Amino acid sequence: MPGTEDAFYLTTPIYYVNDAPHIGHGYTTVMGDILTRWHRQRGEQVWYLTGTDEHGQKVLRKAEENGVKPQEWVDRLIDTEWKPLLETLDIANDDFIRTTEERHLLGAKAFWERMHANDAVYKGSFSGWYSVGAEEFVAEDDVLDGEGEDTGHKVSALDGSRLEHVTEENYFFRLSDYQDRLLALYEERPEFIQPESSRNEIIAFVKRGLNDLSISRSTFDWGIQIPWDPSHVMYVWIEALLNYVTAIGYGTDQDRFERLWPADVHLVGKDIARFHAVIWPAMQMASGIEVSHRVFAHGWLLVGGQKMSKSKANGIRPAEIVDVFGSDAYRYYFARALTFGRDGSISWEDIHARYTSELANGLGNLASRTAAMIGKYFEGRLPDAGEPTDAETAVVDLVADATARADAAIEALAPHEAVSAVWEIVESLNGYLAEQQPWQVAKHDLVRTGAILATAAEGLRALCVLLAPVMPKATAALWESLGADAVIGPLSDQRIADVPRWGQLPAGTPVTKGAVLFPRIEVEDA
RNA sequence: GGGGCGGUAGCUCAGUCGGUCAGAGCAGAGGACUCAUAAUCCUUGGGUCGUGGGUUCGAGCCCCACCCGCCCUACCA
Repeated sequence: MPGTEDAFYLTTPIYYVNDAPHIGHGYTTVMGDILTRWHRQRGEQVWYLTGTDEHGQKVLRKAEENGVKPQEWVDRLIDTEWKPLLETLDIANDDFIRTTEERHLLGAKAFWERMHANDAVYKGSFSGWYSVGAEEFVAEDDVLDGEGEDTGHKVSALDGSRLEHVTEENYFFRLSDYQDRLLALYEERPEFIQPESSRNEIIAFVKRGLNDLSISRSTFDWGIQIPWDPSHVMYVWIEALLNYVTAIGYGTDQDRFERLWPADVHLVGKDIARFHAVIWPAMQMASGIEVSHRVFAHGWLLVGGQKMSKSKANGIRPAEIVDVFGSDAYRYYFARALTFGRDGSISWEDIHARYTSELANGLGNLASRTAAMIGKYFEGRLPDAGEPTDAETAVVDLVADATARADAAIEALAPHEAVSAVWEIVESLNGYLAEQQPWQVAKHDLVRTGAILATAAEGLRALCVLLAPVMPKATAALWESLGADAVIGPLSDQRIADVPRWGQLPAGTPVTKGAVLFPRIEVEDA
């Protein structure tokens, strides 16, 4: 396992500040958070990076429209849109990189110097159809023959504006040189780009041949200057990808960089898989650093249901969901209801249905009934577990097995499978209680009643640890109600590997009922 | 045009190497129970596995063709 000795380093894409945060951003960020929290719970060193991409012509233009300097504009968006998103979703990122930060500027320049020194960059000319109105180049596919008063000219299919054929001097990246090395990379390390569907597309794309990439712009200046030619700024994509190295010290803190690099996982949406699985590794090769381990492309969120179907997925703000169901339910839902790496349907109705049946009636009620009985029959003191019968052994075995399967699923970047495995514990504990009927046994055998409830409490202890990465708030509350902190320490110190070890909560531990974990939610129109 | 991924019970989806693979959850129906958030537990699904062929002793699972949906086919991010 090359490079993972030091720290598990996972990144999200850096989000383009101009966008409004939507559930797609939320999805990526939450999944990254779940994966990294799980790795921390394993006791590993972890580095979880997210951030924002703030340069480019579009940002500049938007700032001008709003009558402010671009820096002022992006600062405002960070404060009002992007930082709050992390709060809303309860994200425990270790760092947040902004491409307007000094460390990124310095690191990006250093990286370019390196590519230049290695002769991966050259000056050439780029020509294409330029829309003066939109101030940008229009792709060949969007160039149409003009009609009416535009007859004889080319026009943009995007906005109908007249186009001029423009040639400009740009710096180019020798992407074409890397075709063979990239194909070799995909071949030798099949896990480099996942899932399989993305890998297939990427390979097909590269096999068709790669062209050199125009990577600088000289028509505007909101960007990072090319170190040896300040009349050009870096093309935003080429600059943005560098955040993955500049954030951990490339060009500014070499020791730190070497500790964290290479990245273990770049989480991306499948729309930008190509940048991460083709251009980015080629750039890494060009600069001489080790290539990242994995790029994982997740799928699209297909929005169904009544309310949401009226707007597109990217019109839904995470806060709309969190305000009603809470951040834990949001995180749980996206992790559980979708197969990571594939497109999947979501709907308001489905969120509500799963919230009710799985969180409120499943986990929430399990915690509630267990604590209530310990309160009722044992005055809130955890009873003695006694000698296990077959029923208890079955529970213990399932916990061990589910833990192992969940851990393997996380390793395979299949968090949905991990949650599913853990949920078997919730279901089996509710079944265990129904079969053992501690409320009946209590009428004649309090020792046995205690053993049953102690087993349920241990099961909840296990669930707290396993679900902490997914639902940090609810598990913290449950941990509190189990009185676990005082006897076995903070939830964050519990290790996945120790989950199956039974009997950690000693008899006598005060167990309190606590607030309802997932109150039922009535939804009128929604 | 080329390529990718899908099309499995009302809904959302599992189905690893072809042989209990025709499944799970939810919804619906019936029953049990009462500790609990009127929660829980048990029972209950007969769907031509998109269509038509083919390979095989045997195919959602392999091959071919076709139909439908989404996506990729580079330089706005």
